[in-house]
Amino acid sequence: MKMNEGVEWAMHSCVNLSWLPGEAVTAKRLAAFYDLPTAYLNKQLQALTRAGILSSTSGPKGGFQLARDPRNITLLDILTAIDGADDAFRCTQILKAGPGADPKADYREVCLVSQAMRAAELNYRRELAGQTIADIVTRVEAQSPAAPENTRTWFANLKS
Amino acid sequence: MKMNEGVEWAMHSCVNLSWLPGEAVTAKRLAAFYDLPTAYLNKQLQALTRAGILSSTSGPKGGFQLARDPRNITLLDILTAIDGADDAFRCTQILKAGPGADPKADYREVCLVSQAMRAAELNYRRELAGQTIADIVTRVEAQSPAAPENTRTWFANLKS
DNA sequence: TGGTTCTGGATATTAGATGTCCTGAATAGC
DNA sequence: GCTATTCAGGACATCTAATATCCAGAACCA
Ligand code: SF4
Ligand code: SF4
Repeated sequence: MKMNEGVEWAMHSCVNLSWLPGEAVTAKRLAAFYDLPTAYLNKQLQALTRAGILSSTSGPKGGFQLARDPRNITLLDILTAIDGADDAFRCTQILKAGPGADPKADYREVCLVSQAMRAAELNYRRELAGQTIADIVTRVEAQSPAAPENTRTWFANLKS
Repeated sequence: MKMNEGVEWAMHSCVNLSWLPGEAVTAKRLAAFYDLPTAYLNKQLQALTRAGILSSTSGPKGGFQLARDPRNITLLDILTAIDGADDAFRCTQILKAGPGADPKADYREVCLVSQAMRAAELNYRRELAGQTIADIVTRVEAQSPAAPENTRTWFANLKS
């Protein structure tokens, strides 16, 4: 049960972008911040854009920025944009291969193992849906008040 | 974010074994029930055995059976036995590659993104820890009272 | 003793995650 | 218009982990 690494990159990139409002930041600069492979991070940023979390502009002076208020971007939004909406527990409906199976039944609904696992996972997603980028940012600033300014100057001083 | 398929096999096998108490069931028979690859299912059963969930006996008349009361086997027990105890969200501590990093800090504790993700996952595991095989069995029997007897006769009639 | 079954390591196969590259379209500045 | 920059996205290459098979050894029963 492993999650795409890009989820973590995406969350941190969103936090950083929240400290650079209205400014288009290129994928190269975002990647440089954590020393990530540019082209690959770019793919994750594209996914965030398709999901309406970021907005992008081409050309010189182009780049990515948050498409909406950080209070309106949940951790679940980012997770599903990068990692998809599929459940970790895959009900392969093996009961259909078993004896006494009813081919017409949807065992995802009927089977109680499936129900238990899906309920737990639904809860997990609900919890992530209750956490926004703004919440994270607020807590980061409470913990290290210099973080926003440090990030801004770091991006300002980055050349090339 | 995908979970090992064996988790599902293991859970269903435990349910079936709870209807065959005191009886050693071979991996081949358990696999036949859902038409699963015998050797591979056997590996999952071995893992359950190492985790103390099943007990195994070699030789003719050998096989697997539940090692303890189904009320004392949680879904989390099975998940960790098959899929390991690692979190889905892997904190690769990318902050260490970032500016202003403190190499001595454990960012899994400090970082608030990591905290949020791990808290949600902890909740997920706690929920699974609150569900036992006995709970599932009880609900299955309430839904289809014939299930235990059907399973028993199926295993009894299975030849080879 | 012989046949059955679990144990665990070695190995093969496949799918998916990770990473790179290249072409094309959009855009800003000249 | 021309050029340089950047995103968009498809095509690939690589690497890792899940899935699956096989076999030699140990345990066990009759
Ligand atoms: S979890 Fe339930 S529905 Fe899914 S395959 Fe297993 S028995 Fe069928
Ligand atoms: S989640 Fe937090 S601790 Fe983990 S790598 Fe990202 S910043 Fe570091």
